[in-house]
Amino acid sequence: MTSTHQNVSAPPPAERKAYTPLTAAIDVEACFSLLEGRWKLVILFHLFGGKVLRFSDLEKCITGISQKMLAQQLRRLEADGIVERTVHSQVPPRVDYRMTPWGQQLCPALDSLLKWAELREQYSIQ
Amino acid sequence: MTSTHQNVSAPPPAERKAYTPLTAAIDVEACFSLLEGRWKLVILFHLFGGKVLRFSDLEKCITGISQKMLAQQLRRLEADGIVERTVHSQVPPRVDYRMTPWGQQLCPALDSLLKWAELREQYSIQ
DNA sequence: CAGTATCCTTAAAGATACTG
DNA sequence: CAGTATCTTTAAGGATACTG
Repeated sequence: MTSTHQNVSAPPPAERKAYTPLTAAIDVEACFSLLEGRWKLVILFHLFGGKVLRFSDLEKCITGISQKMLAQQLRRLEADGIVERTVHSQVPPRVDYRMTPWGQQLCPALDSLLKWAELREQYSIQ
Repeated sequence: MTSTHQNVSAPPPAERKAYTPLTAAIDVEACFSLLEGRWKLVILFHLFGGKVLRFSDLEKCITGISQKMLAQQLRRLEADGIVERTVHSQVPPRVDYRMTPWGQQLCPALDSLLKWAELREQYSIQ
């Protein structure tokens, strides 16, 4: 045991990348472009927490989405490593979707955006 | 003093809003729409940390931006309460921009997105 | 200096129909 | 069930010129 009170198996030094205004903006924009499709966020919030849903489940719980858009957004989320797609070879076909481990980590990041939005009221009390 | 070990001047209970997948998605999308203009993020990252810049300063430090786009994005950021605009009545005109207190709070939220992006490598080591 | 005003281009999304 | 394929609409952004 070390002499500190810290967790013995503390994570590595957590060296952060260095950013300029430009590179920070570029990297945040990259995140946005991963997430900003018309239906991506609803899809993600339905999958957060380890949920596994079929194409038809998503179709049912997201009102207003078309098959074209659902498929398109899922393809992009999959290509970007945020969502995982599993095809079960059977008839009729069964395909389901879940978050990747990295995708799941999005949750706290989006939550801090929500916290920021909630903060607005406190600053707008005139 | 209370019988707990908590900080005496602890912040209010911090009751969080309750979200469904749909409302969470809507609220995050609202954040995105505040931030997703073509040049907004570069502008913000140049203003973070209390910096105060003139229109022409921003024009100089953001390569490629046109006056039209700079003015447009600034107008929206101002209308959304993220940036503050001050007009000094003098000739030639002098206008400067800074973050609002609420806008400044964006910094940690965007930082957690950057952290998420940095995480990607750790998960993609195959 | 700090902007507007116009015109043009182009991607994203919607509607709809079809299929292994 | 789980998708594609087409066609059309629309809004964001770029280029360029002008102004109090």
